[in-house]
Amino acid sequence: MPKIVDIEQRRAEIADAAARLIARSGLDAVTMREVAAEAGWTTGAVTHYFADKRELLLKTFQASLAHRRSLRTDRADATPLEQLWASLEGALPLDADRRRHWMVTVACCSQAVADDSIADAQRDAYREFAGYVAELCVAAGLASESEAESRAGQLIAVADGIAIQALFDDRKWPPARQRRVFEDMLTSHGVRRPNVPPPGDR
Amino acid sequence: MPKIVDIEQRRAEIADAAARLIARSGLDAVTMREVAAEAGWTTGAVTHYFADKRELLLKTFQASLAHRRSLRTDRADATPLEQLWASLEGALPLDADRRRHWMVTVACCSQAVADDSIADAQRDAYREFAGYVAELCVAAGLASESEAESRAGQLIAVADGIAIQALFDDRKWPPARQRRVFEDMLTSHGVRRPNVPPPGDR
Amino acid sequence: MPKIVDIEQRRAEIADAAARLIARSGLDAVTMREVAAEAGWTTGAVTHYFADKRELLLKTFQASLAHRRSLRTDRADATPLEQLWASLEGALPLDADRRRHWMVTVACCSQAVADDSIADAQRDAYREFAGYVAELCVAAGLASESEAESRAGQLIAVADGIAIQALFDDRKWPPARQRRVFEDMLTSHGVRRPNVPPPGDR
Amino acid sequence: MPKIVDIEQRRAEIADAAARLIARSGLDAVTMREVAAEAGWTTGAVTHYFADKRELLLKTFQASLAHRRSLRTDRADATPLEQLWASLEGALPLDADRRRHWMVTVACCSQAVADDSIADAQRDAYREFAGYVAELCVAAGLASESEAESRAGQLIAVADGIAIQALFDDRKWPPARQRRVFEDMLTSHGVRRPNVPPPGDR
DNA sequence: TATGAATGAGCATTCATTCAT
DNA sequence: AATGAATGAATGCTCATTCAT
Repeated sequence: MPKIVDIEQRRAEIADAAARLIARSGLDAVTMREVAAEAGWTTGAVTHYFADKRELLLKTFQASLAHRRSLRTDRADATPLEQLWASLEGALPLDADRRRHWMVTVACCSQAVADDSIADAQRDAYREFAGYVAELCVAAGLASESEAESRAGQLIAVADGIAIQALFDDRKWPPARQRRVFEDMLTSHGVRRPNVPPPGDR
Repeated sequence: MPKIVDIEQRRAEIADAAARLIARSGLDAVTMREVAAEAGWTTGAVTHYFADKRELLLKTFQASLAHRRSLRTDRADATPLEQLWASLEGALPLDADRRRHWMVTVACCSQAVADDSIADAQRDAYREFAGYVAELCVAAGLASESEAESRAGQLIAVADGIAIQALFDDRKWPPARQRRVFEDMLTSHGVRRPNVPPPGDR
Repeated sequence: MPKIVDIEQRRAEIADAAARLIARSGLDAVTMREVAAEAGWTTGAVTHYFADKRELLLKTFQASLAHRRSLRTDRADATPLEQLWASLEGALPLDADRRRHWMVTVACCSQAVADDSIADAQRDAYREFAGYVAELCVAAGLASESEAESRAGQLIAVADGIAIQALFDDRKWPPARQRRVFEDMLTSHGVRRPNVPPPGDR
Repeated sequence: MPKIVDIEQRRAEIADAAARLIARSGLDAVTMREVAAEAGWTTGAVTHYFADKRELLLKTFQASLAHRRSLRTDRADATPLEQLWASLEGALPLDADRRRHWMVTVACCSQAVADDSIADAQRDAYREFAGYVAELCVAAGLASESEAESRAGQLIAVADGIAIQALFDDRKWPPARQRRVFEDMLTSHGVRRPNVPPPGDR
């Protein structure tokens, strides 16, 4: 009997190597050879787990989005306000890991125009996040059902707006400034910080 | 007498063709051949005006940034508040032209990690914009000198946050929603819409 | 007790799958993977029974030649003339099976230039057939010993010449026309059809 | 102004290199790199003149067929019988050139199953030849209009049948034997050799 | 100035082959 | 006996770049 391999885990390893490459050297540097080398395999192994580069890129993006989502799901025991705050603040590129996955998101945004499945993944992830934030807004008493979607759009805009600037100019936007501006803006929008420690910078 | 050619204008034409290509088909589709075809020239002509592809991409990005800046400088006779509002709202991807140049900005963001001159251009343009907004905040009486930079960061975050969401999911973010959310958020931040018509959608 | 496998039968099965593939999709389509899939095995099984692809191809060709030969050996009780006629007419691509093995023969002809063992198999099979036909010519009283080889070359040329045209343009050369032209030509060469039914089209 | 190149001639040169390669080393040896090396160019040059390998192969085959046809058209001043004899005898692999182009024909036959345009070219060339031979049969008084097609099929079968055996076993089928058997068979079919020298062996 | 022929490195991908299980 | 994971060389092809004209 042949060696049994956890295919999904192998795919995840390779996709993670691709994500590191995107963040470190840009989308152009993501060649099958480079991904293989980064993952510690040969090109043949990469093509063994992915039919083609397009599939690898899609998986890389999906895994990155899934990773960003997983950062919020582990706070299920918190209050709605705490979850809301943590989700939004956690969307900022506060550490190397978050920054890396923001880079993947942005790189794929410019790829989305040429690949419908990437565009779909991008849009679906955003809608899922918007729906999640909207629900929390209602649960936290910050918005009625009818206002929730609009409210979610605003709060996500705050996080994304800070994130984009931090990606463009990380010197001017260290984590501390990101957090301070985030808190100021949320306060302006009538959301007060709950009494829990912020997510660590890891 | 040799034919006189306006070198800078030729470069601008080619860079504009490249920008259209980025927005329409993604960064990968930007090959020298494709750019030449889009601009109505041959590859030889493109290499005649640009030493290499890197220089073409840099020029494309710089031209795109310059274009975005030019959208605000033609309102020199307006009040500071009017200029502020127009500059920020004008940063939204409200029409095809603005959307195209946002796509270039995002594409180059993911390229910046591999090319320092692009990273520099990106950062410089953002700092210039932030400084411009900060000045207007002071002139409009919205912030003291010391608060201005912080204030600018917040207002730009609003515009960029809306823009990013509109880029990810244009169906959910038609121009009307972008404007409405923009106005709501600026109001929350203590900035009231001046009595002038917004920039046209062109 | 280990499972007992008839190695030769397994090799024959795999070679037959390869022959089907050659006839259906061309020599290029014959990859180890495809052959394995066609035979209902995995690539590992194929390499288990054949040292390498070259050996597989050689076996495929040899099996195809052996199959063509077997079509004539089952008429040992017929008269020499009947055997002669049946052997030559049976060499025509009158049905799917014969057509398939003609395709293998032709494909291997173009491979023979790169592989001596295939060239040898090709030549040996032809010489064996020519010798067989020559013997029957003598036995049927159509030629003296000294004329036999020349006569065999002529009669085989008739069959092969029709076959080649039928392979190139099967629409214009349905089985009925092949048979009619074959009979006309053999008559011109002084060979009259024996009173037995021709081989079925299967 | 750039260097002006005769594109069709360049394509013909490259196709001829491919034909030599097919005849010398088989279809598998025909890689873009090998063709380029054989033609004295680089791979880039080959892809400059052919969109892809399929197009190169098709052109190679078409050029080979055109070459075989050109061998008969230069006898327009001969009698119909002379033309007929020369065309058929000229179809035999009597010299290196004819043998090479027979190899191309056979190689492409096995490729035809995977490529419709090659199958079409093959079939069209054969029908054209058959039509040409049929016309000459009528002109030479060897057949009535209604018998002509059938007669052409027979005479071509003679040539092709000898050719196939000569390709399979060139040792046993030197040019002299090919010619002798050809003449014997044509005589049996009621066609007598005209009083002209046969085509040279070149 | 502008062309497009030509280059050759680099890419994604295919594939025969090996081998631990 | 049979599997399928893994290899890495080779392939078709793309592309930025060079350069003679």
